[in-house]
Amino acid sequence: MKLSTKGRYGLRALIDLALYSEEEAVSIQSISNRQNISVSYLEQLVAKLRKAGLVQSVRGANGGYRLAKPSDEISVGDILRALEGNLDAVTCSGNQEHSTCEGADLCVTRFVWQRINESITQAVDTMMLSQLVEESRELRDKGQICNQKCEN
Amino acid sequence: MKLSTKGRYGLRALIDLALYSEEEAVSIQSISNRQNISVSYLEQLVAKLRKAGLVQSVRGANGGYRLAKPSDEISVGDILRALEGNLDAVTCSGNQEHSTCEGADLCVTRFVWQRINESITQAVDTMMLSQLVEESRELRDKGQICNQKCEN
DNA sequence: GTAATTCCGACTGTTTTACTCGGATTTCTC
DNA sequence: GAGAAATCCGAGTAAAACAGTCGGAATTAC
Repeated sequence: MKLSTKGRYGLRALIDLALYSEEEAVSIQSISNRQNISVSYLEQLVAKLRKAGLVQSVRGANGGYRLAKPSDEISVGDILRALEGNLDAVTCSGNQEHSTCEGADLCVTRFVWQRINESITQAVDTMMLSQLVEESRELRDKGQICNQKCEN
Repeated sequence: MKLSTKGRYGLRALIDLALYSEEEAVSIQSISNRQNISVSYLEQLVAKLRKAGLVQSVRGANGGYRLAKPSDEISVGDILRALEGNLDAVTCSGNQEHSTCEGADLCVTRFVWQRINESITQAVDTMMLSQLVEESRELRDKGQICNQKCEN
């Protein structure tokens, strides 16, 4: 029931990327320096974000990444799902037609998993990257940007 | 970000227990028969529920378990936390005083984890075992009790 | 005394996590 | 064209978590 480092680091990385990619593409190396995450691990994370269509890459020297669409069109849910896969706490196979869970709609616990899943979905899909970026910018301007010891 | 079988099986087991323990204590063997979960694994799960004060044991022959308190005083959150531990998707150490996350309240992502955690907490703590038992009873009386193929 | 039961800790195979590493490819700059 | 700075990609690996099983001790009804 825990979010892995993929989701935690990946969200930090993408906020960083959004924050610094206005003028030029942001390299993985520079994210690594600021966020204290290894270059090789970041490569993996950013690859997932790219495959999900959240960032675009610019290859070659002076290359890097930038957002593939405006930050107010990217939800935290989009980001976490790209990194972690399905966020459902329990993936009840009952949504498909002929699933293994034949009495799906009769399953009492199913009601429970659905409510949990819905509440998570609702939470992550209503938070937008733009909000986080804005908040980050405010803190940065006040000189209060989160230091490196924070690992979440 | 998934609930393990501990939480999934354990909730099913406790609903079953609540449903059948009105007259006499329910043995692990009988839960196993109805719910199709191995006796040895159930022992582990029920031990957790007992240590959390949700069920009481009756030792010896004809022994078994019953609820330690009324089913409307036991929330799904109580049950899942007993089985899975803390349900927070990210356990930000920042709640303690001198945590390793010094800039805790400045951490932008922290805001995200908090919202996710709160939404999960809200969902699980407002669902009561009594509701689930009632719903189960209705289905059972209609002869529609979930068959064994449902594994959630 | 015996059978039914809870209680308990140790053990084990499998899967997932959290990474690292080596090298191929692309592109800018000189 | 050479070299450096990047992305891109797949494979590998140690450690942890998961999903159980197993053997046996303790308790109690009959």
